[in-house]
Amino acid sequence: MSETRKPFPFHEFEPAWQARWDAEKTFRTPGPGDEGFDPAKPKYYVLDMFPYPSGAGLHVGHPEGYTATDIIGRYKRMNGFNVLHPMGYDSFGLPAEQYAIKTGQHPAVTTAENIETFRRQLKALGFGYDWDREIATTDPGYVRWTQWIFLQIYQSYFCGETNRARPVSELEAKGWTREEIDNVRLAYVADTPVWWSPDLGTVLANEEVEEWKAKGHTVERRPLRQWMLRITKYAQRLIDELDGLDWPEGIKLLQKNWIGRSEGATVRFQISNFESQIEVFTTRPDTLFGATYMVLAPEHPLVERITTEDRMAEVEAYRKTCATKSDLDRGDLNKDKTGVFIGAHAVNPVNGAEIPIWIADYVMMGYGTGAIMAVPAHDERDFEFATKFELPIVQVVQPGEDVDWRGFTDYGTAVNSDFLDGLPTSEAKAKMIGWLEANGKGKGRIQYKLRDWLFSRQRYWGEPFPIVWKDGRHEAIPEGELPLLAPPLEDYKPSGSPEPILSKAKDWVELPDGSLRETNTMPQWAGSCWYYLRYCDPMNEERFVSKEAEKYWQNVNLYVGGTEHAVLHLLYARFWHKVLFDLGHVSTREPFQKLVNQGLILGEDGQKMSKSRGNVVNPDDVIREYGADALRLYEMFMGPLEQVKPWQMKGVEGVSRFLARVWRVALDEGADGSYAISPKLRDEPCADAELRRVVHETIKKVGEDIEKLSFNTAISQMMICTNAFTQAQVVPRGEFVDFLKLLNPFAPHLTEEIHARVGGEGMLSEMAWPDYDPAALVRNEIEFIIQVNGKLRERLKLGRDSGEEEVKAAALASAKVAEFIEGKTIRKIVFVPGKLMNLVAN
RNA sequence: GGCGGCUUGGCGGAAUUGGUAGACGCGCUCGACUCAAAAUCGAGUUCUAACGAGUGUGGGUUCGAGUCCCACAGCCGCUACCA
Repeated sequence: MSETRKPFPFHEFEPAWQARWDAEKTFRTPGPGDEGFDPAKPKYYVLDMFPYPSGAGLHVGHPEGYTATDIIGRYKRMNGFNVLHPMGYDSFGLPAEQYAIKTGQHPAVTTAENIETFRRQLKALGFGYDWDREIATTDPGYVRWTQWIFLQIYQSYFCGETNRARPVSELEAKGWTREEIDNVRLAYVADTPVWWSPDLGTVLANEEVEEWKAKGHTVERRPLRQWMLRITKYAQRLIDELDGLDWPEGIKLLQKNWIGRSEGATVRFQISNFESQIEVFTTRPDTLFGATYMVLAPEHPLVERITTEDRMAEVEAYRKTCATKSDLDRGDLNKDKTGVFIGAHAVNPVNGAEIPIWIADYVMMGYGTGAIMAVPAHDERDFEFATKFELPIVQVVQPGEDVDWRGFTDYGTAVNSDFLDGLPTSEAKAKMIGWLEANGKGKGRIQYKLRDWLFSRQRYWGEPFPIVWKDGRHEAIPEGELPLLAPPLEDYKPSGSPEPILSKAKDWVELPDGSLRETNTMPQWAGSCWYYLRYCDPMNEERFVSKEAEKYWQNVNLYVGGTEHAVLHLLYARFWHKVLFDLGHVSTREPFQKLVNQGLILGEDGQKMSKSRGNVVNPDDVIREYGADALRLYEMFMGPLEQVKPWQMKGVEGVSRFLARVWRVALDEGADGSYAISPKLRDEPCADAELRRVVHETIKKVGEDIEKLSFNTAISQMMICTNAFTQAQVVPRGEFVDFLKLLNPFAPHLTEEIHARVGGEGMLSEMAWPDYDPAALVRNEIEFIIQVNGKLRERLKLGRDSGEEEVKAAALASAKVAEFIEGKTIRKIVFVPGKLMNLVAN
């Protein structure tokens, strides 16, 4: 293959500029206490979701968000902001370890290699990061503070009265026992049914299960002793405090749905012939009179105790089937409802009716109380179940006219419900809750879907817990011992048993005083929960971030990343941030003020990029062929940042041609391949009013569009401007250099190179953003649109200040207009000054 | 099933408060340059021979609707028996 000739020598100047930015630390950002810090400057913190350094290197999705933030960062810098725009690596985690096992190398080695690759690729794109702030979550200096934050969480509890986290030392002072305190810590140990993956050798958080199953790993339910974080205490605040954030509504909604708040009541049903009661949660206490049976989750602890002798065999058999079923089978919607009667009965507290108790796998142990009252008349699932097993269906809600009450689940009017009869549903609910509370049969309750966060993993490549076990109790290690690093291990492969990998390192686990180290490790989310804080002060050895740096930089003004983190990373990070806020370690309630999700880039075939489809575009190839500026510009020109859009190699060629046109405005190629300054480029004021108008319109639009993150339209305006320069006889230097400044955030290498070649001094990226002259935008003649009955019939060039009478006279004088109003009477005239006139005639 | 997003030429996409639909780019056509081609520069390009029609479909509001309202359809994403 012959080397294609480059239309401009990007392959020479791009690496040269990158080297210069590196050497001169052009994008170094001084913070409080640093040399060169100017506290008078406004700050702007623009953040990318840092990459997980996979073995595959960057894909084209990374530069999409990264270019967008780079443009914003450079633009804000030119507008006088002190811009924090850092980059780092989310380098712990399961995928890194899987990759290491696959390649037979230690994860520390592969991670270092992968980071090296990512760094090289990021630098080849010319991003204006402050590389002095680069961090990796695996750095011991970073691990130390991740563990320190964990200890803050561990040493705290959630105070219901003040609705915030407080140190447990306050409880100690109040005389709480060790045991009582352990029961309220925000980080606690619990034996709980968890998602265990034998082939990954670890448990997974609820949120992660789907992802790994999709990758072909098996996941099963299993009770294990695990570390949990009490995120549920923050459920309400995690919902409420979304309000002040400038996030896409869709993402807020996703978080709210994930947290899943529902209002209702708990109701206690007495079990006939037993002391025990069954507590259920319902969002429809108004339908209590319609409860004709009860259902317990198959795993419900009461089942063993209350099942009657004659039903025992069948119940046991059913429970066994449920236990072996993966939740995939269980979640299969097309499946029939199944369940068995356990022989026991309960008493409906509101009418004394004896109703049968069943178990069925459509009731989940993990939500509410793991038991329901079934109201088949007004719940789809109960209706289906009752129909199948021929259980009674009693109407208690009356829908509007012509609607069948069977299976009617909306709000209506209470019927067959004694003291609720005639009340609309919302009032009936309130009245029933009042009745339950007055009679001690239940109370109003708010229930969340959100579970506590399963925080421990059994794998090697993660932060060890800074915890030791003494006499069967957990205890924090002294802060001075941080970071606590994992011991070097030859064999870190999963064994298939739930025993954590670190337990193999006996010397590390067993301490001289007989205590044992915790052998679980933290999940990958731990590092990404606070990296945006560490960037503010990455070298600090005294604190996770200095008070001054935190105060100056927080919170993040703009955070750009993919939607895949809508409920995981973004929820966890908010939770940690709130704990740190409550404890006085950070000054803002929320970490990310504005969030933008970049849209997925699809392959050329309109399908998701994947190796198996063979439609993956490698950014390295694009840079080699067209240059980094062309890649950056293309990704911004494809369409709106937030939209899903397909890749088109022809489109890259298009923007590459545009960049070549910009180059040729200023530089002529000689016969020998060298470049000389174009004679069209003159050091004189702009005499061409039209050219000047286009330039100033471009200054205005590009600035406004960057603020709106509408990069594709900014680029199209710069194309218009370039076409005007190309066609002009004389290109005034002042206007051209202003144009280069506008293009600089998008195509930093090319613009700096042109500027230097035409003798410009200094770097464009360190200059001020140009202002536009409003006077230059004014046109003297405007094309007025003349409509007849709303349809365009004529265009008339008239003075820009033409009034209604003037335009009307001109319109009536037009032959085209006359044709359409002939024989008609003008009933009305709509006039939009400077724009159009509509003649309404019939 | 639920929730969210999307639907504009051959393609990616533009269109302030409702006011010229199709900016800009790709592709294509023609011309200039060239022995020729590429590259480049210039002209054209929604459909239709034309009258006209036209922003997924059907209705509505309005002097005027891609934009607002109602109903429906299709595609994509997330979620899934949450009581």
